Amino acid sequence: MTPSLKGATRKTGLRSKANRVKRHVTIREVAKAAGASVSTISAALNNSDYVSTDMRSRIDEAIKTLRYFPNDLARGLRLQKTHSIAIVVPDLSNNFYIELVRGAKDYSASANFTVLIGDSRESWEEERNYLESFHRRRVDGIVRVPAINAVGGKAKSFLGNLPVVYADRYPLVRDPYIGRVGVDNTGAAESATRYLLSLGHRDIGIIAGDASSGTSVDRLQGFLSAIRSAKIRQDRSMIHAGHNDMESGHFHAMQLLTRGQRPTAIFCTNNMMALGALAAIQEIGLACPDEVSLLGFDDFYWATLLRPRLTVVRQPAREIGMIAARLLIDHIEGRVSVPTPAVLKTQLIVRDSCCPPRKI
Amino acid sequence: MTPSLKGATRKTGLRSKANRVKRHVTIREVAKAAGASVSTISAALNNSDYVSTDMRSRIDEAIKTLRYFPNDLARGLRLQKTHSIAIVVPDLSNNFYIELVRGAKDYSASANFTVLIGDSRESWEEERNYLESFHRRRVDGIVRVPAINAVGGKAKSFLGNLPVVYADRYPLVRDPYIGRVGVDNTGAAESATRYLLSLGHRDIGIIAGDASSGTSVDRLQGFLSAIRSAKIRQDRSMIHAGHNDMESGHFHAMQLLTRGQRPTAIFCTNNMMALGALAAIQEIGLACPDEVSLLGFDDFYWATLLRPRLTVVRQPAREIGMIAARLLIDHIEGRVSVPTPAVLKTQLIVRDSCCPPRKI
DNA sequence: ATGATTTCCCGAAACGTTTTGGTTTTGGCT
DNA sequence: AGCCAAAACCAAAACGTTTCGGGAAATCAT
Repeated sequence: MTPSLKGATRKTGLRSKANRVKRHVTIREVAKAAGASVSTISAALNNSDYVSTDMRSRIDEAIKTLRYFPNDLARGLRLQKTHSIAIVVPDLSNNFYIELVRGAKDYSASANFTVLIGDSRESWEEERNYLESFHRRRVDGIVRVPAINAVGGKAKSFLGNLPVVYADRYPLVRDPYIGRVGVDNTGAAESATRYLLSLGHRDIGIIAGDASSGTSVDRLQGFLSAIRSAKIRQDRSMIHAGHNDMESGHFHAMQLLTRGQRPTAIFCTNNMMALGALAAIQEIGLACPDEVSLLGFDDFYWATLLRPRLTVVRQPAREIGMIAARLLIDHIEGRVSVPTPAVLKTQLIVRDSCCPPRKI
Repeated sequence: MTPSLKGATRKTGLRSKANRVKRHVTIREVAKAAGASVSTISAALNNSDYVSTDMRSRIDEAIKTLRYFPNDLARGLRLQKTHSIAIVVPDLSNNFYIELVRGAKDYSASANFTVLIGDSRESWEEERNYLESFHRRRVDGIVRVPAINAVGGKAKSFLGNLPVVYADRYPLVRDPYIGRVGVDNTGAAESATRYLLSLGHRDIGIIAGDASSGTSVDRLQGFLSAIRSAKIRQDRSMIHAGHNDMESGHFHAMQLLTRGQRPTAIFCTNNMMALGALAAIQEIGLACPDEVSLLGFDDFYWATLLRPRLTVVRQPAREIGMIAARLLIDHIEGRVSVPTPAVLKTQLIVRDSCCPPRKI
């Protein structure tokens, strides 16, 4: 017997007897049914090359009756690209990110890209899993909104050299990226607190995000700069760092509101913390806005259902997602664009949760 | 020259000159670096088979320094399974589905499965795209919450014979499925409206979902059966069919509340429609619950932030997701389970949005 | 020593596509 | 009829894994 048994029938273990799990129909069976070769089917599918009209109709026929669906694994393997991107966001229960994801998905769909969604729940652990999983799936790129406690500079090792564009948040210690899109956080925060100042507030508390997030520190900077230019003594105890979730919003609002000299207004740098703060205010039994004004960051569809209706600075979540996807896909397809961060406009939506402070 | 040039060097067009896009590192390069064969690397990766400890450490070394990440496309292709499932839900901005998805994802993770998320936005078109896309990606199974206007019996042709389990909703004209999990919708709706009856309400409006959804008709049936057994004349005009979104909740509540004889209570069979109804109530300027009580279906984390705090029947969203994933994965792995629909318990969460009707 | 095991490793086929570089067929011109 | 370009088709080589069936080397039992 020859040592290597070249070309003999060799079971590969997959098609063993009972194991036959009703396999998917392949392009080869379509070829057989249509009386054509595999390459012709492929040509027909990617409607390129010549394929005569009657051959094409025979092929379509076969595809229909056999219920053939291309195998994207094989396709991606051969093509060395999957025509898909991933987006990982820190909190899907935050409507801001839903809108962002939808924007990304809508743009991608229009460009014939598929998008995979990751929800890290503000955990670097989970985010890491998603990044690695998407990498192994060989998505063509990633739009990333890092978790609040994501370790800067660490993502690269999970991503190889996948192109990533940052949306909304960006890391301070930066992983390399090919694009970045968000708003002018500093400016938005500054003008928002100027609005509070213009109402007459002098004791303003802020609940900002974690200092490891560039976005958070930008917003805090904007706040501080407005305070400074109003020549107000800057009280360190008015500055709290939360974790962008309801709990920490609640916790820090409690801290702020149960001290001797409580602020007449609170500025929360994201919507979740604003909700937590609102809960705290309601719990304590303070009247909002009469006894304490509340200003949030990020709008959401049910903000007007709250009493008081929340005043917020609105970011164009959907657009951020769309532009992030566009940047990424442009890069993937070789259309190089200018690598300057895209910065979109914010808008202060004045509703009922802020009013002049009560005279004492 | 021989006609077919057997075995000659033939460029495949992917590794042409400038086209070399920094390819991913493969198992073969790891093999070279570790001085081993490809099959040994594979054995080490799937830590099966024999591989000596020093060989293993050489391999680990190589993997680390080369930053090797397995290619799941190739893996899935060879293995004929991807160890991943998909979940497609109708509305990610509805927190109920976020919880459901998270439940599914958490269970799957514990079983070493990956989950892909689809958000059909209540559109059969979109859902169809997702189903097909997931099918082409060769996920091992799907948990499906059909869009409200999904055409029953049509999904099969997009899914081949992928196992699907239905969660929350299920189709009336049924596509085949291997499992189903939800709550006792009829019973839950019945006891919820009995609660309204017990408060003294006699004129109760209901905003139910579309009649093409089994879940919706079940809830409506529960409502009707409670009404009947209270010997109340059943007023057809009190029964509205919405689309499970805020707009239709708003619209139908408007209809109900601006007629001559308006209901003293409204029961909405999902949370989005309840929100829409609340918006309508606020818009009209009616006092809730004093002038009109509001009862919702599905709890959500900010229901207590509303004024009045919403009374709802709560479904265990997370558990539904977990069990759906479990059913599916059990099936995939060949652990056959009883095919009886899993039905979980609901709970009436009494808060402030329902009170006895005002005496006239 | 000699077999018989066990341990460790390897070659090659297969998974389902796309693409390259052909070959064959068709039809239009002389 | 003969020729030639264009049109239509095809075989086979990848893409990166896993697994099967061996083998060589080491260890053990006789």
